Amino acid sequence: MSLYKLTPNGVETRLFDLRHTLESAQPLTFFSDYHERKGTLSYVADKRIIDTKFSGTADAGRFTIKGSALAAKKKDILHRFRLTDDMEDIYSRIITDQFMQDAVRNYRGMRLTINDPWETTLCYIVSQYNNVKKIRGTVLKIINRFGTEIIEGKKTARSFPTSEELADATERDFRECGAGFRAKYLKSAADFCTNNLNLYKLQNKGYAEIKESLMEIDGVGDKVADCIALLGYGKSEAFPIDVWVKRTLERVYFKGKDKKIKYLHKFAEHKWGNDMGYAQQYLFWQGRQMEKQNVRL
DNA sequence: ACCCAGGCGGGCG
DNA sequence: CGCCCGCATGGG
Repeated sequence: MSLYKLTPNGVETRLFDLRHTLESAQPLTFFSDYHERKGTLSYVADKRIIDTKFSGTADAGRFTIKGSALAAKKKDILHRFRLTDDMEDIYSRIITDQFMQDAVRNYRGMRLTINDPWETTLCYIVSQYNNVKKIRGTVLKIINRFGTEIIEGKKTARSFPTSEELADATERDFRECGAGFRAKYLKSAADFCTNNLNLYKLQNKGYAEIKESLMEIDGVGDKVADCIALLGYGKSEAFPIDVWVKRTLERVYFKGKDKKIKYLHKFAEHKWGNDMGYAQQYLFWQGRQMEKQNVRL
């Protein structure tokens, strides 16, 4: 069976769950127009509104797309939700134990997403020492203040402001959006990515080179660079370790003993190889949801 | 009230 | 190098 299928007005999917994918704290920004009940999702890509409805199951579903430029929109959906990935194949490699099996059972069809590199950079600078709800709020405020309005048919939306469009944004502006001490990083990142580092020229580079370039941005360290490599460039060999992933790894595999980030990186690389990015997403979400439900691991 | 959040840069030993 | 600290802010 094929991994996906293009139809005249949409895309048929296999092993894809839209809700888990959108809810699992990935960027973040097109949450604003997702209605789980109706299955509708609209988001902005390339200054166009992609207005869709998703129906069906995680095993066999379909996106139906409204409006014009269908070919480009289908292509965006395929890329953004990584529908060309062979999930059966990936699952066969990341289900290494009971915990991972449970994670995949609970969130079967959850995909990594690929987002605009600058958008991803900004989101994850905001993410440092922060929580998901507030990250989302801050990013949405930045979009509302600095994004350009887009109208397509009856729909209106705001595009994510480019680094150039943020040239006049001040540290104070970012603070007013709730960025706190990260405001100075956002200011300098917008400047740096406009004048010194073209994020879009990194798209065909390898993981190591991308990460090294990203870490030249003030406010982007090891973890944030991994997030951008994974969710902005689709580099599945990135393995961002945040507090949730660290805790979960330590509890599941090391009896709760404290381990260094570097050690955990090597552990993950050895265990999940080039699929470690996917393993990370399932670890992150399963660990976080279980802790929220107060389940002892 | 207190603690924590998809960490980072800087300073110190 | 590795370790430790402060950091804005809002929600539990």
